[in-house]
Amino acid sequence: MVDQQPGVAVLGEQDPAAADTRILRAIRRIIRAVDLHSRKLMTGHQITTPQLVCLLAVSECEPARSSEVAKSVSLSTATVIGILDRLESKGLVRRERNTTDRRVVNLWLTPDGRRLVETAPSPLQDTLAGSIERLPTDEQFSIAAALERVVGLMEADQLDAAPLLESGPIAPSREAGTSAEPTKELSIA
Amino acid sequence: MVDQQPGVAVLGEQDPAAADTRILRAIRRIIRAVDLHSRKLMTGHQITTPQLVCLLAVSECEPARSSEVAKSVSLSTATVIGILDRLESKGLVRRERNTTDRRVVNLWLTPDGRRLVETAPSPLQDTLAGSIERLPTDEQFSIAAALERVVGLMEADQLDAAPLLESGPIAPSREAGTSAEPTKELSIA
DNA sequence: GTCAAAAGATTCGAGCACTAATCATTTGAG
DNA sequence: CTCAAATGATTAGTGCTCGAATCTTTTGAC
Repeated sequence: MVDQQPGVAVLGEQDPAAADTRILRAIRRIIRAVDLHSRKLMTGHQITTPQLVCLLAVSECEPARSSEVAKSVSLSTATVIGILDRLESKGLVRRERNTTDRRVVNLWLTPDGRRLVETAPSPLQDTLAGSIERLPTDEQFSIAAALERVVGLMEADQLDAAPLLESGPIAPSREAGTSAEPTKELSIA
Repeated sequence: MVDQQPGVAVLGEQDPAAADTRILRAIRRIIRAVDLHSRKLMTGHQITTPQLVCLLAVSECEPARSSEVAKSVSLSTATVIGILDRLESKGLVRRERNTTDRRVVNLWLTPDGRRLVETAPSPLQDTLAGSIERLPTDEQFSIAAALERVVGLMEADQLDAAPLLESGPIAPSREAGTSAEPTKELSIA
């Protein structure tokens, strides 16, 4: 049903080997695969990957704070709040205002939450983890190193490139509003 | 800042170097970095990465269909519809019912859309692409190969594991040793 | 003591992504 | 021809993700 041949179309680069294109494309497919995996987890176990990751984070520093959880799972606090809302409404975590500093909220596992953590369906990827474990060790490490290399590049990107990108040189011109409705909010330039 | 202990926090595995943990963690950070980059693109150029990718796909097979675009960018049609809505409201693409088969909708670039494609900020990652290009060629290829390896594992996962996952019992995968622990029932919710 | 700044949690608005359901149209079996 | 199935686009509903407000409480400078 879905695309079996995702390789051909999108990027017109005819460059035969184009490592960067391959890299970018692989990243997009990894993202998709992670998402699909999470949905499968959801239908099978009523919990998504992000929820499971946050649940585990709560269990590790048990009187946990939202901000701690966010930091430890590399997500924004806004995102984590939403996830915690859902975990709470499922009865897996409990929120409780800290009495000494009433700004902070303490997070606890409920008995159900604890039970789930104990029998948890493997940290993240389930069968992917198994597949990886079955690879030769040196390949495991080269994969890890390659991914971390990409992470490094991307996160450096975030820092260095920010000012450059801000005042982007990309503007597709668009003077003289020849087309129908020029004054959309797309006044690039 | 963030947890600089990639191994310790989220995943309980005590395996000394834990390549799989590193891999999984790196994947999550890559996903985040891609998202953050897209947001930066948005503030700088009024277009997000998914929108740009779809715009490029439209431009490649110009009387394009939604389903073609979806297939070529590896997203579901539902997702692409939403993206096309936004591209249309920005005046970058135009929709038009096909006259011979009125189920079909033809997609065209507007002049603005065409202009944006021509001056487009590199297919996906902008400065990331630059960073990658500056790496030694052999490293570029080893990164690409590693990512594709992961893609292969994950997409195989999707196919093989689906029936297994569907009906509940999960492979715990803890107990890294040999104990394949018979399926745990976790009846949450 | 007072009040501004900081810190922590949350809400708001927007975009992306999916599956499942729906609607319109075309095709094809009888 | 007729109507069910197939096809294509879309909507409905849920969840993840973010940055930018907002609200509450604490801290600290004066």
